[in-house]
Amino acid sequence: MPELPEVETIRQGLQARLKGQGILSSERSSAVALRKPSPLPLDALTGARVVGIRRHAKVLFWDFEDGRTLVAHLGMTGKFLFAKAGASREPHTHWVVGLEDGGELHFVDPRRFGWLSLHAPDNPPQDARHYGPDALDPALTAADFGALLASSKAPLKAFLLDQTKVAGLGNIYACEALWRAELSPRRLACNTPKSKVALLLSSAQAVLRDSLAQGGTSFNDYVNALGKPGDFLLDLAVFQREDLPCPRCSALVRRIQQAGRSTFYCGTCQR
DNA sequence: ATGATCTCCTGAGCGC
DNA sequence: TGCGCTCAGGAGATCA
Repeated sequence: MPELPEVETIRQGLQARLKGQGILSSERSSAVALRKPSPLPLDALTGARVVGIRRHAKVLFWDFEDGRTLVAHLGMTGKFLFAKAGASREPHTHWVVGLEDGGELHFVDPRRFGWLSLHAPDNPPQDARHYGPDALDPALTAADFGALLASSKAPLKAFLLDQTKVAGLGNIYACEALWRAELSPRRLACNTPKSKVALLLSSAQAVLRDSLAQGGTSFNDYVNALGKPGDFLLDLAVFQREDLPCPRCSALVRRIQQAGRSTFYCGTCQR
């Protein structure tokens, strides 16, 4: 389940090998549809050259020399894998790119929650326009964050997951950020104590940075572009730790459902 | 307009 | 061993 740190780790891996590189072939290698249709067919990337790869929240933007942009969202189970030319393809491989350096890049996504959409220069992607500021954007101030909190009646957990408010947090990091800030996931965003606003923002950013420094959280399907899992899992305080002791107060971690998602928190020290 | 719920999809994990 | 059931969740669509 790639979230911001995983996607940034993947971006770095892609950027290191793809920047400036030409695409010799581009083949949509499965007939099944992804989450969203692409305005331009991916096959049209043959002959294109990568200028660089940007990230906003969990979305990757590949910029090409000719002004086109490829938007890539990994959804739940999407991954990019470098392979040798002609290498066997994993099941659910949807896109195969032949690279100038002789290798291949495969996009694999079993659950197909991800998408790839290629945009012409005069039809730039809209996908990130409704996203809020990236959670790690240095321009995002505690004052901005406080204003967003004040304007929402959603529970804090739902608020943090809402990409239109602040973008980049998923279920794992929302739970962990609330634990670090000692705030209950059930508290309404607009009822966040003023004294906690800056703490919640810095907690969210800290948990993302800590994870990023370790190459992302390793769960189920996540591997970086080299096929290597991250190792943040051991540092999680509450996520998927139901009935285990809270690292801070030793009360047992609870699990509840919010908006159809599991929330893990300590009912004793998160208020 | 806002928040809550439903939906898509496959594989892992579980109980019998 | 193997079948069938439940669950996981990002985010767009839909509902209240």
